[in-house]
Amino acid sequence: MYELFFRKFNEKISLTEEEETLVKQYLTPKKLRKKQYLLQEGDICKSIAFVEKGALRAYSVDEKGNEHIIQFGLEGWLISDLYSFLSNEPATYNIDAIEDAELVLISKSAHEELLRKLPKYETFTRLNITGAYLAMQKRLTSIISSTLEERYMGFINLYPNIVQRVPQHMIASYMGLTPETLSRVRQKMIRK
Amino acid sequence: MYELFFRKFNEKISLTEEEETLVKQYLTPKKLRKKQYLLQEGDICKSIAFVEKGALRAYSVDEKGNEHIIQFGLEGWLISDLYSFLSNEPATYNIDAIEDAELVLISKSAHEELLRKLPKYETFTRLNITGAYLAMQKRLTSIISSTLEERYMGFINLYPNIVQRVPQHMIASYMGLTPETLSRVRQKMIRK
DNA sequence: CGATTTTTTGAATCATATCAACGTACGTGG
DNA sequence: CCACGTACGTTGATATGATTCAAAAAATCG
Repeated sequence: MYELFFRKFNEKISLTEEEETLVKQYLTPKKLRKKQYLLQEGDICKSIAFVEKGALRAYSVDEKGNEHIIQFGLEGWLISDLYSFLSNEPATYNIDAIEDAELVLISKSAHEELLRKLPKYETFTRLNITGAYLAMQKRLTSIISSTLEERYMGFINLYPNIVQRVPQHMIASYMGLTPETLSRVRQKMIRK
Repeated sequence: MYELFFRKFNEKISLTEEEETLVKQYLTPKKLRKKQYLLQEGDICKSIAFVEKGALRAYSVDEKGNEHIIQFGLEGWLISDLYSFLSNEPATYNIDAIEDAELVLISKSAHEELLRKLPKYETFTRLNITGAYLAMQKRLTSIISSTLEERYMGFINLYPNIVQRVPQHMIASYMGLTPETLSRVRQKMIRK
């Protein structure tokens, strides 16, 4: 249980047996079936989810009813509405499962106690958010300075497995495109 | 000296006198005249800069020679090429001064030692990067789901002073638009 | 197998970029 | 302190590329 979670944790800063045992007490497992929600817009995000298995997505819905995926969560990643989690404001994102998933939840109180009790948990958190920040910065840079083909190439390079696992229209949504446009971009690339 | 820096630091976690004195030993002041570089693409980013006064920008230049601003740095903000700083890889961004500026530099070794010696510095770092992450997520969300007018409105709401201080074409660049397009967006909004 | 979802294709439309020209403001050296 | 040169912002005409809407084809699921 929690194998991947602790693997990733130890990659960042290694824990002793006792520390692992301590951390374990603050974790809650959760399974989600495909299409089930972890969080709905308007609710308060009560926990950060680490993905042990499966795939989730975080997305917002605009007035026209279009979905905009702002983040995928695959094995080994964290997913949440961080702003809602930290501020206790209603979530602006929905999170649901794209595939059946197994999660490790860290509740707000668990998060806060771990930060207080275990300095290594703060380091873990800092490194996680730093990684997420750098990844998002790359994404933003590519949006404002690359062509669609380059962006799609960059995406499949960064997440080679994801293409097989998530429907194309969700990748389009993540890229801020219509499904039709992404389909045409792919045609053009295949022809080369 | 370093007033704003310690004001911001104390807002996040308050320091004792001794702790402030300790931190001060790791800081270096630096002044920059308008148009001077703090960092050039290809160099390794040796320090994180806190802006005490003035304004900077971080931007990349594409093959066509177009500049893409990925971040502004105003009073009270941090600016750097974080990826280069953390990895010691050559920077992909340029950073220069839009106005004469006064900076507080934290070198790589200072950063590492402070992380080791002073837990509150790690907390400071964690909270900074978290804030930067949330701000960037908002920016990304607005790019993939809002109209240009909404995005410009959002921008001037978030940074009301910036409009007077930085040239419009830089705001266009930050938004991923041509100067002409931003000019037209503004005309349309003024007419209402 | 039938039903639903996903992807593709086509044509028309809309938004933004591009290129070029012009007016204005700014600051810099004489 | 003025005049000139450079940078900045605006405007117009045209081109490009993405969206929209509609429909068909393909894939997936029960």
